Amino acid sequence: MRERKKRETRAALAEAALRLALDKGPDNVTVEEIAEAADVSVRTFFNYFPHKEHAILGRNPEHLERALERMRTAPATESPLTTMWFVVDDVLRDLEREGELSRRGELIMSSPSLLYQLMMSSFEDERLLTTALAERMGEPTGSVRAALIVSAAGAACRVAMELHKSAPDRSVRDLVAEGFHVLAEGLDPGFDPTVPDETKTNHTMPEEQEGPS
Amino acid sequence: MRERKKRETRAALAEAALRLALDKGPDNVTVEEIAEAADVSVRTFFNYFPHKEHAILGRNPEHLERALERMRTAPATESPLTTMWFVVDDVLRDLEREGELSRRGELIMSSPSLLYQLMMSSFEDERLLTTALAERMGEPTGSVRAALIVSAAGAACRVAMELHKSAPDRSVRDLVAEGFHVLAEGLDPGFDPTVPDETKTNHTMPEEQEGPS
DNA sequence: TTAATAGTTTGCAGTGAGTGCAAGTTTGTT
DNA sequence: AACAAACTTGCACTCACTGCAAACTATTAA
Repeated sequence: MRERKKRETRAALAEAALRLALDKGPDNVTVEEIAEAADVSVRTFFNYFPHKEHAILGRNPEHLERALERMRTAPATESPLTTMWFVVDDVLRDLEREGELSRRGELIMSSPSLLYQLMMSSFEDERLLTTALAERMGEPTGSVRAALIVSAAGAACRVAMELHKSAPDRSVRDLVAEGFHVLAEGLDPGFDPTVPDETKTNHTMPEEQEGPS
Repeated sequence: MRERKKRETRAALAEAALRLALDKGPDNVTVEEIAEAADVSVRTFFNYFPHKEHAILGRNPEHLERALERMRTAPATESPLTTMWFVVDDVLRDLEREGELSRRGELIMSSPSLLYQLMMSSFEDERLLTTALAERMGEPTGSVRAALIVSAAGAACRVAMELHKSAPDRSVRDLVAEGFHVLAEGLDPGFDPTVPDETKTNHTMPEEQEGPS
């Protein structure tokens, strides 16, 4: 069938992309090489992936679907972050099983363009997950908490991958789990953004430079 | 002097880039146009910025320096997230003052490539801030909490920018402030990743798909 | 003023990403 | 076998980005 062949081609391209990227460094691989290694034309490569990075990331579209499904069907008694945890855990288990986590993890964290791309595609996911979570929580779209749960979870994953690089003895899942616990219980009980000297005592606090700086 | 002229050229390029991006959409602007608008050659453009996105973002290098300084000199009594807040607030105030926040904010959030690029450069910053914060907290490099404080703060900023788009009545700073409070107090008091049916009752919880999926 | 010099700008040539189009090939259906 | 839909491919093209060497300009020394 066509379906199978397409899946094979896709897999072959992703596999070739990953292998070559690990070999020569992600920035020294050309699409031409990847296509050649998978025995298709360059043009065909772009029929499957919008760009090189996407092929190297080799994301499994199934994961997002499962995640959304899990989110929608979560038992009412389950707290939001807990649901989020199960969603993430599902993906992590899969990746561990496939041995992809260690194979791709470091590669991604060591390459800015890959990391960008991962984030990029994650953002799209985060948006969908946020919507699903807000709905599930019965909060309005635009809920800060729902959005924060999802994106902080993403942050925890990234932090875990980063830390795992320098401390390989702790598994990514372990680090993620710790991150979730910290997030759940509060990042900082002593948080108090009151400005001592100012006239107003309103809750005006400083931010990082995620905004354009 | 040469210094002044370089600063002027840089500013002219950034200004032209932003104006054109707002006009025609970030993806429909070519470097050629930007260079032309700033009266320099294309080649010169690339002497100033590594890519188009960087010019549109037009980040102010001063912000990172001030942030790191603030972090290093924070009073010992100030809790970590509070320090983080002041750091972020400093940048936000600056951007609001310059009117840049509204001008660039939406643009960035509406363009994947810009968002990627912003994250990209933010990651570098986050790394530096994390190191500084861990040191300040007296925690080892590799502290999950320190890393999470920084990257969750980044997440809060992004969420705020995103939500501000659909709810322009709430200022970005306000939304960020709310995010920080939520983070400080805990995302989810009911968090409990225990798997009911499993033999082990260890703290194994599911993750999002920030990892390569 | 003039001459040497160091920093900047620019043109040119080239690689590689990514896209649209039209022609060719494969696969599934009647 | 005939036909249509889906898929692949080559081609031509635009644009991002880089290295190199020539040209220019401000600074400094003589």
